[in-house]
Amino acid sequence: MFQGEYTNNMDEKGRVNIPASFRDVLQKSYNETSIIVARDPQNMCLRAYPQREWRRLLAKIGARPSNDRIVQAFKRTVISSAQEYAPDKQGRVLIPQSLRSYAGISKSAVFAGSVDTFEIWDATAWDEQLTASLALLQNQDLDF
Amino acid sequence: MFQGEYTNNMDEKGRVNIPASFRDVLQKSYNETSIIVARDPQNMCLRAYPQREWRRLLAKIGARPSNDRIVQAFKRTVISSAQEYAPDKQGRVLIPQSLRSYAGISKSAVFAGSVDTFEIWDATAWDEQLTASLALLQNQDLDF
DNA sequence: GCGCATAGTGGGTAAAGGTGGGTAATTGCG
DNA sequence: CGCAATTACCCACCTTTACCCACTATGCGC
Repeated sequence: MFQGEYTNNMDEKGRVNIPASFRDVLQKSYNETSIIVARDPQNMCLRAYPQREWRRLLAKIGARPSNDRIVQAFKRTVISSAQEYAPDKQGRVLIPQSLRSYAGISKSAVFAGSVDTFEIWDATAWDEQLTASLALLQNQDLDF
Repeated sequence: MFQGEYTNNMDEKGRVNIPASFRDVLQKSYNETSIIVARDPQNMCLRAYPQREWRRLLAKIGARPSNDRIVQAFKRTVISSAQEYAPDKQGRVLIPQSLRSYAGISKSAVFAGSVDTFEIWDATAWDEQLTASLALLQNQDLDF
């Protein structure tokens, strides 16, 4: 499973290195090499899926009535942006301009494991959302 | 079980020695050698879990609705930061920069046993929270 | 008090992970 | 159909991490 947090730099060509440990998980747990990258509709970040997980998501969508407004919106934002990327020999992928600007990634990118997918954030956006999340949890009664 | 308080120094490479007694507990009570280290969302410290305890935590999270805001925040802060570390031959682990800065650990680190997990604090932060905790207990009616 | 065992610290070296950049192939557009 | 811009692929470098060895400090038993 994808876990841990890594920071890698995007170069001038728009390439970023996928953390080696994530590539390992992809290889060993899924026996795949390429990933599907799409917008995350609820956060200003991108989400990367192994093919198997992506298919599971598609199946879930497919099970819903296709005239549902939420489903339509989801298709428009997420499905439309999704694309498969194969890392190059150095383990990097080229993130297209549209996705880059959606997530606001300029240079420093954070990869955050999220069990069966992982998120890609701009470093400063990540920090902000991290402090926000921490503040939310601060006064909570967590029983776990 | 993990108990007691130990202070060890982090070297320039970011490595700290896990107290031998904690490694013993890990070995004898859990039959494991590596630990999962993650942020503690409610304190400015890190928390180390034996795999078994970590799995228990994941199961608890998994049992909750995944669209719950608290659960999401928890995943972001804790799960994303979690990583497994195997101590080297000397019993040390390398704490990554992001976790180090979260806990504010510069040099001196305090390891505090907490039954089935243990906490890792910056020494001065530990002192502060210790006095705060003592002050809190001062006027309480403790029946234990 | 001395010596041994164990815990903790410092540092060198080889491998792996990550970064920068050049050139060939491809795409898209006039 | 040709040119410019983008993308794919490859090579080489640098930084970080993993692994190993040796040393120091501390505590315990004799």
